[in-house]
Amino acid sequence: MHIESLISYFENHLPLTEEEIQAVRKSFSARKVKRGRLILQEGDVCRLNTFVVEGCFRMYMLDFDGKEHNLQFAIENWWIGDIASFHSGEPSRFFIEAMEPSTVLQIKKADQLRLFVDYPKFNRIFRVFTENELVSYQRRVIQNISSTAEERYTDFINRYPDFVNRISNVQIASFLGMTPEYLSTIRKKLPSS
Amino acid sequence: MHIESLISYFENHLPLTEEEIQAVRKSFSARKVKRGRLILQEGDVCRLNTFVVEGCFRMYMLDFDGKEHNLQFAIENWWIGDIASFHSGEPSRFFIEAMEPSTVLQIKKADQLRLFVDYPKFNRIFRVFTENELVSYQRRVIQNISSTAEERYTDFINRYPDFVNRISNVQIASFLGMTPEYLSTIRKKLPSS
DNA sequence: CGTCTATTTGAATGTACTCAAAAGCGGTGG
DNA sequence: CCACCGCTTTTGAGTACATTCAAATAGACG
Repeated sequence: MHIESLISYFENHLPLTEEEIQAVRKSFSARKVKRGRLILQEGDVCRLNTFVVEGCFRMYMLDFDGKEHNLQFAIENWWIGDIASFHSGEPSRFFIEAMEPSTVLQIKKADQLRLFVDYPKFNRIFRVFTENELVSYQRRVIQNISSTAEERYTDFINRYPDFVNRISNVQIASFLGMTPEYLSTIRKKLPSS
Repeated sequence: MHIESLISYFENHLPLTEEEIQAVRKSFSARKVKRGRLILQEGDVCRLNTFVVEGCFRMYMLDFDGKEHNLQFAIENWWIGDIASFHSGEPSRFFIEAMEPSTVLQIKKADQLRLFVDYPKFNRIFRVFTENELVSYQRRVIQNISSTAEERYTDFINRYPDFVNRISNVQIASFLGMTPEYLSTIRKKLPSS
């Protein structure tokens, strides 16, 4: 079952008791998502925290000109969701779209809070996740303010080689904050074409 | 005493018991920092989490060309530290400098972990802090990939009006990922000069 | 008043974007 | 098997945004 991949994911961080495992089983529910479908839309409240069992997602926003900007990708064993909306209960500014046929496990805010209260270990596990995610956003800000488009792209393909063969260059360019046309000229220049 | 400002800061988020307040008193120590002094240097492990009671700090990194890039500012009631280094124990890539004569409260990693174990409430409080910080970095990434320099600056002065009169434009430009010269031309154009 | 630093100005340059069009690349159906 | 469709990637010319470097100006402080 899909839930097993989440349990082993948790146990890579901290071993769980049988009771905690049962609590995880009860708290998450599995769901399939077709390619192209949205699991979150701008204006909706993000009521679910999502763990990707299989497939690939992107979280993006629209700017005033209607252009999309990818804030995050998520593949197997990644979490995705609008944390701001999830915790505040306010409408999200983001869309989350499946870029491949996908399977996810989702938990409601109330169930996640219950998990934290009943089993403090999860409080700690999720705190560490959030810290790690924070660090990766910090690195991205640093990159954006200190690197050229070419440096950002070469760093991306080194850091996320798994993404490169699954995600179109249009989406990668949007993630890196450049136009697809310019990404194309960068790729032409690079040796490892 | 300075610790009172930290206690009331915590209590703005969640009320504390007398026991928890005592634990906070024992866990943090106060320290004055002169203007221009570093409380963290590249290569050192960040062993302390820092709460700013009074004053102003910046956290920055040096790039290959020796240029500084500000990742974060912190004034009264903000936290500052290199989370990656603090949790991993690996050397930091950052410098943290006092831009004003400052007073801080600092806690060692071991004491913070003890606080989390002994009083789970802090686990939750710090998880929420980290989530909020994550959200603000997300917003910054979105801005960097979708906005012009002018938009980033006008958003900055609206979002952080307190910073504008305390922090030089050189430092603000570095935070926003543009040159001070270009920031100057932006400022000239803007109405509210 | 002189010194030190921060800010502004301007010219030349470079990085990245826009827009339009062409080329490549599966997949589908005739 | 080929032709056509939709989509992604590439190419190119012109332009805009932002940087570099050098120098002038303005402010703060002793």
